[in-house]
Order: sequence, then C-alpha cells, then structure tokens
Amino acid sequence: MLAYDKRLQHLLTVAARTYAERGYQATSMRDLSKASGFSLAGIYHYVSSKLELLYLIQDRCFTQVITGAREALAQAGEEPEARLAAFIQHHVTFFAAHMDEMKVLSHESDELEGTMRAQLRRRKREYANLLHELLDQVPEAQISRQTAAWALFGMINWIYTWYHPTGPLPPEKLGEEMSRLFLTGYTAPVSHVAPRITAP
Amino acid sequence: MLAYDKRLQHLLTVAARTYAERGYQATSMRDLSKASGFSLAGIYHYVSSKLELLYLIQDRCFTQVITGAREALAQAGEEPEARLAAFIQHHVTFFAAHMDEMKVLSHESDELEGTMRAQLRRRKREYANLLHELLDQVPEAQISRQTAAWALFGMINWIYTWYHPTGPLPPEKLGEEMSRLFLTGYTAPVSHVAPRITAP
DNA sequence: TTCCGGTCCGAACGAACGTTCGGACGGACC
DNA sequence: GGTCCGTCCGAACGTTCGTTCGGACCGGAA
Repeated sequence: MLAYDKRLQHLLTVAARTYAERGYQATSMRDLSKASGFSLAGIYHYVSSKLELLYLIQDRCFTQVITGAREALAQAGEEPEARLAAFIQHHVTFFAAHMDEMKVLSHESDELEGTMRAQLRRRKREYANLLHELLDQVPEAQISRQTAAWALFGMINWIYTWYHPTGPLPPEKLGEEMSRLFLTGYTAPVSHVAPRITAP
Repeated sequence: MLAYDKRLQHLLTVAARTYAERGYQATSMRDLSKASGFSLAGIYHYVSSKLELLYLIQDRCFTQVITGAREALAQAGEEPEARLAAFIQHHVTFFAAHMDEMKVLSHESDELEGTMRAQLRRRKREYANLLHELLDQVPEAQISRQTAAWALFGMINWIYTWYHPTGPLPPEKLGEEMSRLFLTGYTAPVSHVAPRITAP
C-alpha cells in the first residue's frame, strides 16, 4: 500500500499549493483535479470530502511543527533565553521550508468544524503551551506572558504575507532577527523602557 | 441624498461584521440580504458587485487608519521613539475599536483584482511608508528596518485572531505592551543582545 | 479461466451561487 | 391629474459547486 500513501501525499501537496495560492474556499475540487492529475471522482478515493482534505493538510503540518520544535529544544541546552531562541529559530525556518502548508495552517484556521476543528484546536493549545513554558523560565519579563506569546506568534506567522525564502534574506537570518527582536524586547530590564506615550 | 449614504453605511457595517464572522467567500449575497434587511436585488442599488462591497469596506477602513495615524503623529512631539510609540498605540486602539473592518482588511487582502487591488496596494504602501520613515529616525537599530517593519505589522495585525476588546486587557494597555515590546527590541543597544543560537 | 477487491473515472444530481430583468411603489414637479 | 425618477423587490437566469453513482479496468488468488 506504499503507492497509495505516495499518491495521497501528492494530492495533499498539490492541494496545499493551490490553497496557498488561491485560498481554500476559492479552490474547487475541479481545480484540484486538474492540478493533481486525478479525475474529479478519483480524488474521493483518497479523501472523503473537501473539508477532510484541508484537515489532513493542517493536522500533518501541525504535527511536524510540534515534533520539530521538541527536537530543536532537546538540543538547545539549559539556558532559558537560548531555548526560546531555538524555538523561534525552528518555527521560522520550518515556516520558510513549508510555506504552502504553513500559510494554509495560518490563514485557513477557521474553516473546519466539529471534531476536526476540535482536534486542530488541541494541537494549537499543545504548541502554545510549549511556548508558554519557555516564557515562564525567563525572569523579569517587562510585559505579560500572554501578550508576549500572541505578539510573537503574530510576528512569526505573518511571514506568509510577505516573505520569499529565495529572496535576499535567508531563513536562518530571518529567524535570527526575529529572535533578537523578540528576546531583547521581552527580557530587557525594565530600566530600558521606551517612553510611555498615551494616545490623546 | 443623506438617507442614501446612511443606508449604504448600514450595508457596509453589516457586511463587515458578517465577513469578519464567516469570511468573505463563505458569505453569500443572500446572507447579507437577511442580515441587512435589504432584498437580494436591493443590495445592487448600493454596490455593483460583491467584490465592490469588499473593496468599499477595505478602502474606507484603510483611509481611516492612515488619517488617524497622521493625526496621532501630529500630536506626538519630536522624539523618534515617542513618535513610533504613538503610531503603534494608534494602530492597536483603532484595531480594537474597529475589529470587524480591520479583520476584513487584514484577512481578506488577497481577494480583490484589477483596479481595486491596485488601489488597495497603494494605500498599503502609503501606510507602510509612514512606518518606514519613523523607523529611519531611530538610531542604532539592531535588526534591519525591513524585517522590523514586517515583524511589527505581524504583531499588531495578528490581533484579530485572539484579542477581545471587552476582555481583561483594555486596548490602551495592549497598545502599551506592544509598543514596549517592539521599541525595546528594536532600539536596544547592541550590547544587550540575546544569545545567538544557530539551529543544529 | 474465473472471480474479486482495489483503483479510478465519465456523467450526472440537486443545491447554491452572483447577477439581472421587468415592474411596482411613492413622492416631486409640471 | 399626469409624468418622471429614485428606490426597491420577486422571480428567474445561467453557471458552478461538492458529491455520488454505476461501471470500467486490472493484477492476483482460486
């Protein structure tokens, strides 16, 4: 049954690319049929619905990010800031290496329903907890852990709206810059605080 | 013709709310008909197409953000960091006050085509230039201006995925935390740099 | 040779979509 | 009173959608 898995993977890859380009809702099963080489009806031998196709892409991608992050942390040593940097660096480089899937994961996260939605939420919580534990290890944070976590995810998920991995800025460099920006902002002593401006 | 404008505004408000809840593609003109009180055909007396409806929401919203940011900057004094903080604070509080429109602007930015798309791109460029000029005034940045700009927009646009303005964290406080996180990270002297970790 | 289960597809189904058409209604002006 | 114009709508149009159905093809077991 190896060929079966290979063809399913092919279908998922093509679908992720098309969803990333045109959006999930705007892509029809007929589009995927043309892009994948399968007939329209043939697709339904691999997935039971359009929604399950989206679910498979997102779930597989999320699983990869989480296990990848765990592996990166396992090699990151003990120092809290170094571990945080490793987490960020892994997320950014993984994002750059799997742009289509990560864009679909980031941008089409509200399309699922029922059991599939719940499963994806669980994975999201799992990944967020990983970050929260890292943030807890860093002392003297000058802003709240919750806001910091969302701000960081914003920084590193927004990537899909502008970044081109083959451009002048290589993924490792991008990860470094993001790490430095966030870590410096989050861990700096309170004395080095920017002037507080209240909106008029 | 005042009543006409009021009814158009009503339509745009309802559409923005529905698009924010269910997404642009997933919302049908029949949905908007039910939600707005207009008949299906009646909607076409105010907009010429579904795409123009999206365009009007996005263009009006963008115009408001830009002029609002200009006003905030006019009152922000001379110090570069204070001006940057004012820009961020304005963006965040405006976002919180116009969640539906800003979510539609952030999340459905790839749907338009042709002239409308070009017009929106122009507005986006205009707003980004505003930020770039502010970043240029801040000395000794430890990461590139371009990356910093995208990271900041990521932080403050991702808000729509998690923030509830009526929750425990008021918009002004959120703006403050975002300002502090970004400004500290962007303007900190290079000596206070987080440990550089290269991915294995 | 026969049969069978996995693989795949052309053709069709009913539903929902964005948009249009012809006309109804009502106040303003002659 | 008659006419016109802005406002609005019920009903329909043609298209596209996700999904299904019945059967074709084929390698291997019996």
